[in-house]
Amino acid sequence: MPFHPVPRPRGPKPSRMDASHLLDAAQAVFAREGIKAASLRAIARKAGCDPALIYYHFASKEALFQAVLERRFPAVLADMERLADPADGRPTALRLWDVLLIYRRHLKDDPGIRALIRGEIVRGAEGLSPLLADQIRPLTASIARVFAQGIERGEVRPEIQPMLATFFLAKMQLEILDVLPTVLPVLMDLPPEEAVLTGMRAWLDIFWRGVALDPGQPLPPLPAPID
Amino acid sequence: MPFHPVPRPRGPKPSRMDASHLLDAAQAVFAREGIKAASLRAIARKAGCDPALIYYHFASKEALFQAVLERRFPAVLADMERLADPADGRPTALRLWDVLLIYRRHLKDDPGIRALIRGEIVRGAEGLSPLLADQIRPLTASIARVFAQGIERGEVRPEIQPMLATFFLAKMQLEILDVLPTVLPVLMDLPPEEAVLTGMRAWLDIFWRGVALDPGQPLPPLPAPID
DNA sequence: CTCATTATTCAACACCTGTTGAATTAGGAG
DNA sequence: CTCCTAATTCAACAGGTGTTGAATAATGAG
Repeated sequence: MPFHPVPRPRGPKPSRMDASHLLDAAQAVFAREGIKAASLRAIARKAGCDPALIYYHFASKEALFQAVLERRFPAVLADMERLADPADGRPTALRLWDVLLIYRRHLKDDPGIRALIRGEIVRGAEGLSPLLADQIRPLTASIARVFAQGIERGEVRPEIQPMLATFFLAKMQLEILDVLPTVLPVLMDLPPEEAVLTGMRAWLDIFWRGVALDPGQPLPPLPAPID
Repeated sequence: MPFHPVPRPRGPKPSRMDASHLLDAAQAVFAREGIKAASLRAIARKAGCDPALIYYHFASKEALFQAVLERRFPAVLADMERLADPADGRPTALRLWDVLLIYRRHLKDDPGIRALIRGEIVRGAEGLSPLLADQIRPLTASIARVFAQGIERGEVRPEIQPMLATFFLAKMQLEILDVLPTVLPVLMDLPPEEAVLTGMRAWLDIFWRGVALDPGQPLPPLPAPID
């Protein structure tokens, strides 16, 4: 005998399923599964609605994903552009530490977006590649400006290429956020919640020495994050 | 009217489809698509046989993938272990350059395996995680030994943690292989085939300074790859 | 020559995917 | 109270997925 699930009532619910609620669910599932593996049915289940409702608010799965991105990126970019202000007279090493902290603050709990920034963009997901590129470009440009200013101020080796240095600094931070919490506790015995910060300090210690004009100078004390 | 494709003859072919031929095809498709997106039908199409044949040689898609890995890893590991031989008296900077070259030689043309080593292991692909971990562990251990030997020889700062340094060095090399060929030609104008080597040199230049006991000393000349 | 084994294909299964059109209902406007 | 519109669900489509059991042909052994 066929199984007849009780039909849920149609029409608007008392608690509106507005777009932002769908975006929350979508973000969570995209984060856990990655863009391709995340299914609309899983997202709908998480949001507590029917898959078809997603098509009422968004044109397609891809549009939904773009909306998730567009909600997330501006905050990161704003922080990064504030940091790149040439009026910021702090030592370059401290400003680079801030770059790491900004990434941490915004991306710590969202592996989905990290995976995207990381490379899921390159292959697959062709359609939204340009959109994402447009969002990432000003972000990396800001960081590169910090390096350029560091060279002008005589703190960074002049032969350093700002764009390449940005690539190294930021890419590694993404890897630190992604991998160290699961790997570092195994390698050294360390509580997982300290792994990321330990890794970040070790990373900047090496990177700054590699990039600084006077590597003998010790790193200034790096403040802990305030969040 | 229904389309009747001409039935291919059954039974063994004159040119045997042995397991290694299937592995070649599988490797190519896994490389291009990633493990989840690669379909058995696509692999079969590439190999020029029916999907069902794969199940004659391998128990499942996952077993097929494991077989691809098992065929590939030993060569990388052998190279890396030879490099970590304590009898190797070359300067540590040169040996680290060799680490990058070994990765390049083996993984340059296989984004699939890179994605795996990189992180596809952590989430997803649960089943083969332990197997893969067993293959990766001795690999990173070898690199860590080079750092430890460098410390003993007074070339590397004693406060460097070999495991963390290994993580930084190797992870970044994977990113360089993955991303720079498409990104660097856009950022700086550079022929794509030079992107990887340019990135590798810039990376070791920064990394070695960050890790060396005497960072004033310039890098020894880094030989070009011989392949 | 005969026969068993091995390598291969076919056709189907059950399930999952993104997407759509029609049916329904709740809430607000008049 | 009535009607319209906005929000929601249902049922289905066409296509893709991993997998399997049976049918078939080539090969090699006796």
